[in-house]
Amino acid sequence: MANKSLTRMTRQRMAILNVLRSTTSHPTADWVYAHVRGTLPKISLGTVYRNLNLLRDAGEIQELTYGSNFSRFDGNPTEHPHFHCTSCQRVYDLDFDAETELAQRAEKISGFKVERTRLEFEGVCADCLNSKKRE
Amino acid sequence: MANKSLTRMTRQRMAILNVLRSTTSHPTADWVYAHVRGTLPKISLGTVYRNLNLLRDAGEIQELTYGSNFSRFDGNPTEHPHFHCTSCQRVYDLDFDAETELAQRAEKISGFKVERTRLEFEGVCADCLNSKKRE
DNA sequence: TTAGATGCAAAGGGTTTGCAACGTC
DNA sequence: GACGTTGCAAACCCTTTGCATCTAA
Repeated sequence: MANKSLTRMTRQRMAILNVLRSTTSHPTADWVYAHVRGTLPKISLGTVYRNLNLLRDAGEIQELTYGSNFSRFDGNPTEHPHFHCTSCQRVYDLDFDAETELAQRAEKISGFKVERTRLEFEGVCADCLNSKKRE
Repeated sequence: MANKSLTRMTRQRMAILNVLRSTTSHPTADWVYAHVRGTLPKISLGTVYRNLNLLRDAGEIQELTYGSNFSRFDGNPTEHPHFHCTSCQRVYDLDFDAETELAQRAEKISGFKVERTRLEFEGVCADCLNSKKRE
């Protein structure tokens, strides 16, 4: 899981990790910033962002985005799984239906009302797998 | 699926929809803008954004983002489903494991290498369901 | 000692919005 | 004719980055 290792453990990094470990609220960077300032009033937003990215790269935390912070659009409005290639950045449609069953399972477990199910895969597509072989 | 209806069908809206319907590349707003300019050179980026949002709200297309265009972070780096409440915006962890099986299924179908699986639900959480009842 | 981290502030980049003119129904 | 839509440009807002200073190992 850990892809890159963190060489130094600074007070700032520790504080950010502590804040994240002590909540299940899936906070934004700004929320983390606000809360870390409780113990480190002089920390900067830039430091928060840098550490969030480093911690994510190290596999210590996960970032909830769809690959990037900008949108992609799909002309097909029906639910279907997507595959996002981390090498060429293409997004593929996958042709299998799991959403209905997953939604039912989620509703049963949580008691919530599911209105939309999203299944996304990340990895390397066939094209990129092949070009890596040739290298 | 269609929540809001589109009252007027302008040339711009039609062109944007055509571009989206004629590709499976899951383009960005900017890509759509560039391609629509082939037929409507004077269209503005603002119009593209406005129409993408309207078409999404009408259920004609879907937007691939994680609810918003900014990140949320999870102190738990292991794969697990999330539930995003569209009413209170909270993000919940869901406690069931489907990712491993789904990843295998996706690999079998696509021939791609899956490195990460993401399962996200959108809907209304128990708290919000209850407060709606009381209204 | 020194490579990596921080604070600060400015820059970046995708997205939204105010407004007057325009076009669809 | 009325009201939604467009073009344009400025504003927004989250995130990144340059630089001098500091600090963990």
